[in-house]
Amino acid sequence: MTTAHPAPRGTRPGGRTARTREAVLAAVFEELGDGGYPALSMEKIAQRSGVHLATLYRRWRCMEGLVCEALIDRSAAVPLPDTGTLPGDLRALAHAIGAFYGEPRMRGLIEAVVAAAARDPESATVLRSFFEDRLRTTGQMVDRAVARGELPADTDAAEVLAALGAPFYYRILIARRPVDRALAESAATAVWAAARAGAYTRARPADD
Amino acid sequence: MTTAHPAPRGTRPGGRTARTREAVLAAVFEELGDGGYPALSMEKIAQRSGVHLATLYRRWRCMEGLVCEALIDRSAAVPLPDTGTLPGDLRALAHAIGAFYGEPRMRGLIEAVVAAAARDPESATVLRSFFEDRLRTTGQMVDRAVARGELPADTDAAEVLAALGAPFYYRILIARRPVDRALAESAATAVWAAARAGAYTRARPADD
DNA sequence: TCATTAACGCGAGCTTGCTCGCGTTAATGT
DNA sequence: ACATTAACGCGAGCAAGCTCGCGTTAATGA
Repeated sequence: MTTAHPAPRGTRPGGRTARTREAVLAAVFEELGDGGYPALSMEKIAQRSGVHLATLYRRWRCMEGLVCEALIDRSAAVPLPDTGTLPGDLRALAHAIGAFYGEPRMRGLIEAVVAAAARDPESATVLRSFFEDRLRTTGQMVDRAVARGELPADTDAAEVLAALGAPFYYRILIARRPVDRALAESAATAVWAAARAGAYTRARPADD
Repeated sequence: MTTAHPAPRGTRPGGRTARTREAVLAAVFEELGDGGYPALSMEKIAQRSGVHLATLYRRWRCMEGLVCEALIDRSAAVPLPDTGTLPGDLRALAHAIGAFYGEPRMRGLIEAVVAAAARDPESATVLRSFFEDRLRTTGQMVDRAVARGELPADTDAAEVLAALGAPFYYRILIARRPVDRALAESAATAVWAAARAGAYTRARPADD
């Protein structure tokens, strides 16, 4: 979804451009390793990557744009499970997410990205559509479960997966404590129970 | 928990100090009204409050410290429900949180605070202990429910309330869509179902 | 292979964010 | 009431963040 653009007229995505892109995104990630987001700066990214400061600002406009692209780049790693049952799929995905954010650098990156979205509206819309897209993609496993009769027919797939992810972001951004395997386990069982109880159906009973 | 300090020796919390504090915190909140967090700056806060820029930096060190105090100040408004049953309490609290963050200025404030924690370690520890404290306080309603036999005996009260809050922060910070009453309803029913299923017990069955 | 022109390197310089020292105001103890 | 000294107002000035113009390098199409 991120790559494979039709290469707009009058642009040069190959060769040098791609190399500097890789160098810069890698530098962002490494830089998050020592010092985390508080220590991150365009200056340091420029130094580590060997790409000039002015180039960073020209291509990414600001640090916000840069960290957003870095997150989208890395997120391609998390796969979509298909174990045959929804609780199995939820559990597998939860542990994949847990492993993903267990990495300190990824934790730093998601912090950076949320801070970026808060400060820069353009980054906010980029991330909004990115997460929407991911919910749509991973939502397939819920749709399969509904087809198998594991869940109510009017279950909102996106809501289920938002509920699966929510505890991780709460842990990282609000509670600010480590992401461990127990969290993944808890998230998976909680969502499974809640979904079966109809907490994520589109038409819920009472309104007040 | 925030007020009622024993007034440390050689300090003057009364009169002028208190007035400027009120003026500044109010200015932060109002400033978040037009423009939100992206438009927030120490300069503007100084102008609106009539307090000099240097004073802001002296008392709060940086904008991070300022928004943290603003959040803590405002959060005193959310009460602890006691309806007699846990699902009732969860529902009441969920809707209170929903109303709280439905306000655009509060939404801007929580964004500001998370961004502050990401960038400034000192603010991060302040917020960490603040949210810990809130989980302990609101956890009482879960403890009561356990005493009534509504939930498993080894249920972790803090985990239950973290799970109740998580969807709101996900909605605000990640999905970036409006906080509505449906979200509160969904969160309450989901947590109730999950807690009954034992998703938040301290000793969970399988580990892998 | 060669012309065209994105994309980049470089450094001067502007802007914004923040600090510091000094004089003034007003809260607090006696 | 009066002396003491937090807390604040003020403006100069430093530093970090960011921009801009120009010359250079290398990707792309013919």
